[in-house]
Amino acid sequence: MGKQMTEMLKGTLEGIVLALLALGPAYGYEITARLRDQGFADIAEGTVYALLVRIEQRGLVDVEKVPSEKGPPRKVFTLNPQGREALDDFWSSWGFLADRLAHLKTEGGQ
Amino acid sequence: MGKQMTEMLKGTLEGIVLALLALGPAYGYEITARLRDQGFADIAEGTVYALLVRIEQRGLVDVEKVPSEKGPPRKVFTLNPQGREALDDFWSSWGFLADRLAHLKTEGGQ
DNA sequence: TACCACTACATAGTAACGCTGAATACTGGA
DNA sequence: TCCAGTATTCAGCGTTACTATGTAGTGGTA
Repeated sequence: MGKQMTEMLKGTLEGIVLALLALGPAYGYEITARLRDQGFADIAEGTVYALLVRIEQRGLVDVEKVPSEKGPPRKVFTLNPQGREALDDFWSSWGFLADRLAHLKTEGGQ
Repeated sequence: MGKQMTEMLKGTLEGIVLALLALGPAYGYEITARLRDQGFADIAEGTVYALLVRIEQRGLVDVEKVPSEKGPPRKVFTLNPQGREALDDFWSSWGFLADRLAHLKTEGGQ
């Protein structure tokens, strides 16, 4: 992924993961896979795990350890009410930014 | 501005400034003022000047010192061809991200 | 047994960026 | 003389994503 996208993901990636979790509980490995499906091909696993640690520490998700048949136990993350609130805040900020940029794009020719 | 917006601006603010410069040459103080008009009320002046230094060092803008009647000389920045290319790249990355998020937003209920 | 692929999580160190807070410099008006 | 407005610069900080690596568990296969 380009350096540009790397910088643009800062702050946004957390919102993306929260949005994915809003669709249903998931564990880290699964989330990285879903991100790849979503087109974020080159997001490093380490990045996702670090992000999950952060949102867990901020109390945005509930965590449950679930045994797996295919490897080490999974840490399943579920968005809780606080997480939903954080997601709402994210969409609000994103909406503002997207709106401003849409303006700028038409205003500024191409 | 919230911490959330601060993080989200990373990488994006540069694109915003490039887009503003695409509308015509401008100097730092003027750009911060335009940003405020655009709704980015709390962007620190220091942030804008640091950003301008960066894009100058990367050769995205041409710089000219112009005397001012109201204070120290202005550094007027003009987007050059390389800058326009960077702006195109930005819009491309932004387009991808905005598209993905629009998907996620509808997909994910609210 | 030994090895490998896949699954699954974790972490230390680094780079980049925006913010805070302050300093500097020039003009004009109270 | 002091202050407000204009205009730029910089050191130090916190946050985030990336790189690179390590650790574990399971199943298949030679």
